[in-house]
Amino acid sequence: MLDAKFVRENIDAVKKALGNRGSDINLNDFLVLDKKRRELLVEVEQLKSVRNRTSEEIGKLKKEGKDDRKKVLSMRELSQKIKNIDVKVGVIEDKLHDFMLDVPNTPHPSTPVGVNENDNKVVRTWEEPPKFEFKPQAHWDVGTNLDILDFKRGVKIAESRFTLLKGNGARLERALINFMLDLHTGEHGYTEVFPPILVNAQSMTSTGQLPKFGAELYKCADDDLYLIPTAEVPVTNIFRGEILREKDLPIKFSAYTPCFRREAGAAGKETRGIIRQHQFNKVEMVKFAKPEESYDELEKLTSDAEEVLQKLGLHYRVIELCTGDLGFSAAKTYDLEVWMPSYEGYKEISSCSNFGDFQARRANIKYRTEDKKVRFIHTLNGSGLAIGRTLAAILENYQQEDGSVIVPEVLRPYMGGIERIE
RNA sequence: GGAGGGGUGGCUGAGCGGCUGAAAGCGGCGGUCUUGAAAACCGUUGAUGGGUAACCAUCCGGGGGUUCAAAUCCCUCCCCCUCCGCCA
Repeated sequence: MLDAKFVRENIDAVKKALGNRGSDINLNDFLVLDKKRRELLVEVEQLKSVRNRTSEEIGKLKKEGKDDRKKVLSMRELSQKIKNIDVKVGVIEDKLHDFMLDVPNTPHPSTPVGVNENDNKVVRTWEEPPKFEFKPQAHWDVGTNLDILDFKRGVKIAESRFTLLKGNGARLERALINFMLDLHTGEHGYTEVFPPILVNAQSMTSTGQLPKFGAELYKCADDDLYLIPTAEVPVTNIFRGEILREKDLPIKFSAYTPCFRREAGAAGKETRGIIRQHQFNKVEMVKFAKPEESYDELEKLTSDAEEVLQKLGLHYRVIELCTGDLGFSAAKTYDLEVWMPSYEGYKEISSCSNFGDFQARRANIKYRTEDKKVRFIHTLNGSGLAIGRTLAAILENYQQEDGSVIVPEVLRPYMGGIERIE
């Protein structure tokens, strides 16, 4: 959520920033409501001031055993008037709040201006794609032939975009989760958390999934609970409504959770393989940082995610998203894209973002500075990494001509020492 | 799910119609003392909104009601605790 006061006072800059990300939101509606709200507030607060003073007088008179019938009667009228205006203010404030919940974040000035993903910028590339003496297969063929991915039965059990992992496939999934968590907690200083996977509407609103993107979420029929689309939701909400201490910052959490997405807008897209599933595992990193440090923290967060790919020996590149491709809540985002031999291209495997104070305003997360000022905190998060896509990348990049797959060295301790899946 | 008890500032906890945004203690901050620290003592210490400002308004789990006036009374929802039931 943007700061209403800031929007009011910097209307042209905000309009331009939102225009850069292709938003068609009309801020003039906001300005009109905002003005009306302040006018009514001034009026009603004056009336309340009168009411407070007069009530005090009535109280004093009562104590002296006197009573002023006339005063009480006129106060009854005044109170009714106050109530009426308060209702009007309430309606306007609800409208303003609903409106602001639908306004996306303004991009950070360093985010390159652009229309869509074609305008994204390649920041750096790590190593080279592997060379094959044969035609590499797609991961779904590699996995099916090894009998570690079972697409048919996944669909039978649930529906399309669900996959059954078997044997060393299931174990590789688990190995990746443990490897990533151990790396982030052991070497990058994150605290491991395991949050609820079902969350309430308030939590979804705080991080920006609701109200705008409800169609992407699985909702429980009989309870006001949603399956999380990412650990970002429960982990960011850990501190909802709290004031943190400056000396504790930055606070860094890493969490493994399953993630659930309806993929409502992705009909027919990437239906083969395990790239786009309704249920997938992910290890997530979440940070709470001081505003003046949050962009440095984003660089570190991104390199924490990169290190996972480096240790796994997977070729990748880092993309800086342009304004037009930025997510709803993000001010700046780096995507990590891993090399996928079967289609000789890159596939997004991690997204690392700084949300500035956008989520903190929605979630009311603040911190107290050393000089006792209370300010909104900055929130960040990034995948470290998406497990399913990492597994797909390993099957493709480490496949051998005989159909077997070499297990990357760092994973072997997690795989009972085996060097190859065959 | 049933019965009872309770939700007050960073924490513990008093208040149960007006003088209470809220006692007291702890914690935090500043100071005195000390070579320094601790202890002791003194002072100070909530948030949000509106206003150029003086200042004003709002907030005692959420929402609604009664009243000239609500942290205090009533209704309702949520949450926590204890006991019973059920259960991985």
